[in-house]
Amino acid sequence: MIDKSNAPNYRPLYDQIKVLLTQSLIGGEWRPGEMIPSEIDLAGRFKVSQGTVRKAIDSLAGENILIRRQGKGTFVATHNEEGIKLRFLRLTAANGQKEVLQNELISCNKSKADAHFAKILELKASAALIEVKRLLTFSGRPLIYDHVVIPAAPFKGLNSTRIEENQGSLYSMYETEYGIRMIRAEERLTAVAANAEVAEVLGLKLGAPLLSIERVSYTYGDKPMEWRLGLCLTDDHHYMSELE
Amino acid sequence: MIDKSNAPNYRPLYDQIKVLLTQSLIGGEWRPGEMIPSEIDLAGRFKVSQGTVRKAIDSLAGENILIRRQGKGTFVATHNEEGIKLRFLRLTAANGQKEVLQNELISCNKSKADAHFAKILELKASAALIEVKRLLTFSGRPLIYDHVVIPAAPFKGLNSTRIEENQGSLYSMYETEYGIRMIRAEERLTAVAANAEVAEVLGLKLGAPLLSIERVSYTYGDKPMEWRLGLCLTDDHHYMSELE
DNA sequence: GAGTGGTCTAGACCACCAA
DNA sequence: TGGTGGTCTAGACCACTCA
Repeated sequence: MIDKSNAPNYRPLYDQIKVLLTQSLIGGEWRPGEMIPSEIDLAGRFKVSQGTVRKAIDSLAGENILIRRQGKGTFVATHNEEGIKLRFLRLTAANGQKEVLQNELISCNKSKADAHFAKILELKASAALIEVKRLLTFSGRPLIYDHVVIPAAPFKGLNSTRIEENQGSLYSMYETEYGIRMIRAEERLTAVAANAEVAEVLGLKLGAPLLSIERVSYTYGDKPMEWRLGLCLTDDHHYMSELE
Repeated sequence: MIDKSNAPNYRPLYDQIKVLLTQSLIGGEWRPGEMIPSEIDLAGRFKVSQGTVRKAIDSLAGENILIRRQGKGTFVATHNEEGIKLRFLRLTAANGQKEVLQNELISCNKSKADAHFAKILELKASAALIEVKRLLTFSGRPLIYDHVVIPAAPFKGLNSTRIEENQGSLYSMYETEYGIRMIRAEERLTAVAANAEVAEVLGLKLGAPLLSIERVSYTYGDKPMEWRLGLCLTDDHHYMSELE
């Protein structure tokens, strides 16, 4: 069960515990928002000391996969809770003002993966996809034209009605309705000129500079589950990036 | 010296140790690249257990301020070492290819802080500044027009000759020549249209979309020490951002 | 082999929260 | 008041590096 030997493929105990915890998360033993067993309970289950469990949990908490609350317990993180909503949205107003965000659904269609999307989402060619297009409005001004692509299989029954029931918060919906939680994303940013379609939707001149944000989101086990392209007007907004 | 009481302003011991370590770094007791005393030595010095020192160092290592090397010791991080050079540069080629980066110095002038820069760099109005402009070339192609502004006082004697002696690596020069290490930076990204000056330098049409990267870099104690604006051509490069 | 960081344990005690 | 996470300690042993 647990390997304490010093074999060549040596891994620290807390790392093995981390894997076991992750497997329980993948298996759905603890769903987003739920509390996991206490450190002492887990130590008993895995036959290690509390300190070792602690280190495994520390690591998962550092990756925002678990959240510790002193006096209460340790919980599976979620995109639902107050203050952590829109955790992946790095766009903020130039004046730092708080904003009201609105979603306007443009379309929600089925399609088939071409070679490009098959590779990005690690699917078979011609696998079924769902494509969502929408317009994000900040304090009444249309600012982002969003194009989302996800594999159809894990998101059975997802349609425009369902999106609107969830008020357009896709990550919350993924968790609540499908138990799929995105834990990490990679974004590639470039500057592009607005084409006719986008210029129309955002009310811009053809060729106006837009910030293009291409995002791939990953769920447990680093499995890519969503591709997204946002074209953003950055006249009075900017993308914040912290370097350490 | 060390406060173990449970006063209302309670701070964990390891946090206090962290502050003491940071002060030694600010004071120059250990310079960039040097090894700091072993955990056991530090535990003796601060009269705490090794585990507590360990936790303080873990935290500083997590912020890339210190670097641990098993079997060797713990070192003050630097922008100089192989593999960590250009740690703040998030721009990569679309095809993932490794690139040769070159600097071409355009100008290096003295100026005075207006209200805007005085605020950003936390200086008195009309404080002396140094402004550097340069062109960064990737594998022979001009890609970034860079404008750097730093306070003149801490960087006495910095001029174009000195920059060229350091092969244009500003962060290395800050450390080597002035003992100033940047530990953190904030970047604000927007898409802009090329103006006449930049279009000329980068060989673009007027109005071509460029990625604008505005960066403020901070040294120990979160003191802002450098402002920088990079205008980047993103035809075959992109800015990588990891979200967790 | 000596010295460094890295892991693991067991136990004591503190801070926080809810009932 | 009891349960949770958070801190701190002391000590044993492991893994890595270098002379």
